[in-house]
Amino acid sequence: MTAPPPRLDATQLGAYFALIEASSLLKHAVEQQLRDAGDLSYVQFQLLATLGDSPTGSRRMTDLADGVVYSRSGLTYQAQTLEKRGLVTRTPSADDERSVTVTITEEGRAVLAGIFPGHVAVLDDLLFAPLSRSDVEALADVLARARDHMRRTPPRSAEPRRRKKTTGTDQAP
Amino acid sequence: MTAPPPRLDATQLGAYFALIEASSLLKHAVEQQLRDAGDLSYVQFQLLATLGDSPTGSRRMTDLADGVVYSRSGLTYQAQTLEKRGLVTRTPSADDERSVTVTITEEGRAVLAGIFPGHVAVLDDLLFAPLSRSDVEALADVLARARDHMRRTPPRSAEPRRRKKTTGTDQAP
DNA sequence: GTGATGTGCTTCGAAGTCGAAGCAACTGGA
DNA sequence: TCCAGTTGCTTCGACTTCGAAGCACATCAC
Repeated sequence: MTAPPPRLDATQLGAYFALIEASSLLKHAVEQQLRDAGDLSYVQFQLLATLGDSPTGSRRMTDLADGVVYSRSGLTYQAQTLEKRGLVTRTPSADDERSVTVTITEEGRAVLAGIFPGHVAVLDDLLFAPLSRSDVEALADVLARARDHMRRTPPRSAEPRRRKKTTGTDQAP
Repeated sequence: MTAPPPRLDATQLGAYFALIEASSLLKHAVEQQLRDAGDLSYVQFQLLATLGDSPTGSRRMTDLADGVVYSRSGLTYQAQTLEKRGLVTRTPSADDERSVTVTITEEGRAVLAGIFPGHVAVLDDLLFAPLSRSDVEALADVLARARDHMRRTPPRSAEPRRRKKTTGTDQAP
């Protein structure tokens, strides 16, 4: 009953904590700015930005949810909110009746454009100010690899729709 | 006033998105493990871990909230929850009657110990697997600097109630 | 076709989260 | 001492978030 072997050394632990803390701090700061500048929550901004980034300005609900790492039901809620405000439209897909296509409106783009400068300013002040060019490059490189790995390794949504049971943590008779 | 020049290049944008995405994905995965292993939310785990890390096993509410980047009211709620489960105790401070000292209990430490191995395993699999030793070192270094900078730079909410008149831009030490 | 199963989205209920307001204790200057 | 301003925490109300359950369409094997 001695301590189990923790396979993390001090550097790893430091990286982990720094990652969580830095992203939390940054997110809070950005959230504040978004609230002030365009009365958007962070998720809403992410959604608009994702849509704005798309060539067509639209995405399917599910893809949007995956993109911003968000629950489907939560996305339904936010999409409704954004639709009420006229920043996106939701239309049934042509090829698949079940599917809903979300599209950013002109007004949505306008809000996005209005927010963006301040958004960038916050990032500059808080995230990039103390970092050199090569710091940023290293950060982008390492985190992109980590992200891609995590995307590839379905941690939680291995089975989005819980199958009855396939593995035997507890085995049925 | 035409569009102000966005001062972010592609690399910076990539670093920003990768940071948000990676931390989101990681947090979700960890959340899942915490739920399964010890029925704790991420915040609750952070709180216990912070307390467990303290030499005395205790902290003031406010310091705790600052440590995990959390609202005070939210902390009150979580502290009550943890107290009900017997994982922490809350006692008025000796020197300041307003202040509440939160202390981790033996049971709290036990829960923490039970969770830790699985927690580490998730980190290994998802975050560290695709990264080299020097990657992790770079990550820890860069993010630690960013975090420290953000901690030092009160974003925009520096004064929730404080009415300081220090002209938002004074940097002169 | 037809039924079984999978997929896309929404609804529902419960829990978590935040900011503002409020209470009580501390502080410093007159 | 007194009192106004500050600080530490909690309460309150409104909103957000999630997972599970549910509905409707799609797809596949036969």
